[in-house]
Amino acid sequence: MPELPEVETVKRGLETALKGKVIKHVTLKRAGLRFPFPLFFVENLEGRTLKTFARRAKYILITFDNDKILLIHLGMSGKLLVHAKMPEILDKHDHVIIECTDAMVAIFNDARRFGVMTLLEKDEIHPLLANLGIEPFSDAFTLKNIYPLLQKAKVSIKQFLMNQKYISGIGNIYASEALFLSGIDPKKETNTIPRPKAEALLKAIRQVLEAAIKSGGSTLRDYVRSSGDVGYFQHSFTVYGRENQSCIKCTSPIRKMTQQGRSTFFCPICQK
DNA sequence: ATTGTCCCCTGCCCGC
DNA sequence: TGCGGGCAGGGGACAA
Repeated sequence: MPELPEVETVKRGLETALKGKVIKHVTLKRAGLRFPFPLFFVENLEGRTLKTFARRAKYILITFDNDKILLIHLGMSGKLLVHAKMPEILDKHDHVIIECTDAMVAIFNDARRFGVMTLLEKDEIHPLLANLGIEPFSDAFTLKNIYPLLQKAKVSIKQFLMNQKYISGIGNIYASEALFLSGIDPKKETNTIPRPKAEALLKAIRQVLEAAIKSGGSTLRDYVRSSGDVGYFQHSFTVYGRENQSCIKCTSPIRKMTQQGRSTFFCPICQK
């Protein structure tokens, strides 16, 4: 699923629904997701008040009244749905059930189990968070900071955008979209991108991510918001999933290629 | 220290 | 209809 806009949307939904609630009971339906759940995971969650909700890259961090932090990653197919009360029937991929004292229930569902749920201590630098790059909506997201990274990295710009250690939160969809918006060939080596193009790229990244958040993210198959509603930014895609359809700028056919095992969509005329 | 390949897992869609 | 292959919003673990 989920790139920055989807994770941000889920985070906001959880915050609205669960902030200040108290966890009454946690049920694990299996021993782990991508990693095993930590020791005493359930014991550490039960009785806690959910205080603050944050997002870093594609991770959601929920801090409790004892300062421990629940770290969540949705992987490819993870969903976190909030229900007013416990559903009658559970799905076979409902792995973690978090019941609050007011009967509200949050359920983590993840068919592919690439997701992560673990607990951090206050101020702990977890390995998963240790090497994350610049947040697209932070003050550090400037040409001054990012241009040197482009000059140093010896990879294609698509690969650069996908690598979370440079800029965090962009995945396969929004990488293609931002490169189209800024007119950059996804294969272009980062150190050959002129400053004005790099500047246009940064602007395009913020623009597309912001627009996607406003649309509640993009739903291709698995992704839903915590309310169960789908996102609708997929209707605004300019290139992603539009192979052989006509470019919105020049009408020539959009192409699809594979880079590092992932699909890239682009317009060979508009992106140089 | 980087960079490429493989792998984790399930579901869905396509072609035969 | 059934089955095999390929592909899917991610990213860690290796090998070179």
